Amino acid sequence: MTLQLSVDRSSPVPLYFQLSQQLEAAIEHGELTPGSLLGNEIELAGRLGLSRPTVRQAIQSLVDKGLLVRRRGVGTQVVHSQVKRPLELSSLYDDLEAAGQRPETRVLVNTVVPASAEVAAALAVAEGSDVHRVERLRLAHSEPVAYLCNYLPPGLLDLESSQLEATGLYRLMRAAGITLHSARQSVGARAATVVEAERLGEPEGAPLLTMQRTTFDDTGRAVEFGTHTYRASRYSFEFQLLVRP
Amino acid sequence: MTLQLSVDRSSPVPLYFQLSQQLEAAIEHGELTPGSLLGNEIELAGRLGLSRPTVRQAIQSLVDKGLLVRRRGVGTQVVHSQVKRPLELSSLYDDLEAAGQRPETRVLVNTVVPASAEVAAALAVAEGSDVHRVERLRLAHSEPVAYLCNYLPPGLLDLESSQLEATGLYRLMRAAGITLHSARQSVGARAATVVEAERLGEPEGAPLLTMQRTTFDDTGRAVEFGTHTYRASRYSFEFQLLVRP
DNA sequence: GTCAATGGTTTGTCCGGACAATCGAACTTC
DNA sequence: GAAGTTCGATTGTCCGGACAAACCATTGAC
Repeated sequence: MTLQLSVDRSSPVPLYFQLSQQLEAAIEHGELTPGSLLGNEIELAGRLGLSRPTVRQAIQSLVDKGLLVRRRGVGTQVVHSQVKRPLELSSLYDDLEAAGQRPETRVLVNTVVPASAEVAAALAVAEGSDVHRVERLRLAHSEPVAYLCNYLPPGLLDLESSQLEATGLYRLMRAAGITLHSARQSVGARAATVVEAERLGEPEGAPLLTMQRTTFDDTGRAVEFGTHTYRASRYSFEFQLLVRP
Repeated sequence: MTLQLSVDRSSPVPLYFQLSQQLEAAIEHGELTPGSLLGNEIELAGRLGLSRPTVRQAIQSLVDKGLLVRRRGVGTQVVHSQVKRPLELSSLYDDLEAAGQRPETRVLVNTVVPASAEVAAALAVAEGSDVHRVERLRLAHSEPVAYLCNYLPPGLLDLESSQLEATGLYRLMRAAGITLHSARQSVGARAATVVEAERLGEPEGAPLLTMQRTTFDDTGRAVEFGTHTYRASRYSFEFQLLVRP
């Protein structure tokens, strides 16, 4: 059976975007089965009353997402399943929420401190200048999962503890009009110190998963620097990544 | 000063690709400074004797790489440094080599075994059917860094230990005509068992960084499943990731 | 002085067409 | 029967143009 596709020209949503969303939904719902051909672009464009560049733009966005593969002389195929979502810059809060865990946050510290050398270098501010410092404990099912220590440059955001307990830091930043662009991350492991162990309810010396991250907005400004430690017994990073052709 | 750009129409290399490479090199060499405008697309197209779509395609590829940011009514800006390379599907071997370490590999096991339930599920083959099993120890500066255990479906690749000691697994796969497409990864941490500790030269109970990965080619076929353990004292994952707009 | 309207600049979207490069299969030849 | 050849199908690249949408600075009104 041929797929039911249509676009609404009176909508402000770009035509290529309407099409790519419909195709993505069709793949998600199994109406386009893995390995099946998509039909050639010219015919598809004609059927929808669109031009080929518009159809190509829609298809290209799904190729970039890893859902489709194009082959010259063959056609465009749906990738054989397994592909879910590529790695995104997501907050732990969103991850836990998406996984059906009910995340909780306890704000331990929310204050302004002078920047240490490390923090100053990461945020590109003068050493000793004021920066926000937020320490949080993240729980799932009322059990500690991670200890999060974050630094933010001043003047970016009003951080209220009540908001921090209700949602994740990234959501607050986005809501404040900051457009996140990229992040540098370092993931490692180490043995828990006495203090860390106690905070997370682990024995001393237990393996911890650690992450350091600096996040930049689209002007290249560092907007956040964080040092996180996760209970290795309760958390691991799961992600999917694509090969850039 | 205006940037020196030119394209060679007699070259088989696509024009947009020639342009994007020159722009990327200019950014890399600091000829295009962070924050600077790129000049509007129409003028740039005219200067190079190209059409605007071609120039846009070149710019778009750099936007996708996170090197440029476009703003309607403003122009296209070079992102304020800090951006190096986004996360790629790279092998540990390449990572170490790029970091100037001289990686070494010792092949501990290279054989065919019946697939366990876990391996069979990951590779989508029948439990108990034959799969390749490769165990390697990866060293840098003659010190163990990681223990790598990989499984491959049969018939894909002839794995010779001598080749495995000379280069990384991914390079061998690419050289065999396999086009890697995506991978699912899980990164965690745990305490070393006695066997693991001895293999890596760590004390028992030392924190290890662990990674499990299944890699798929562009037909969606699983082509590799691996379980890796890294010495946390000597290795951590460093990467950069972009926010998809 | 502050706020709103205006206009120019730049990217975003979309069109229709043209030719080249590549793939796979059918066909031919030895 | 096997190997090389041709041919149709499909995506890749590129062009030139048109209008819309968003941003910024200037101007104007109160």
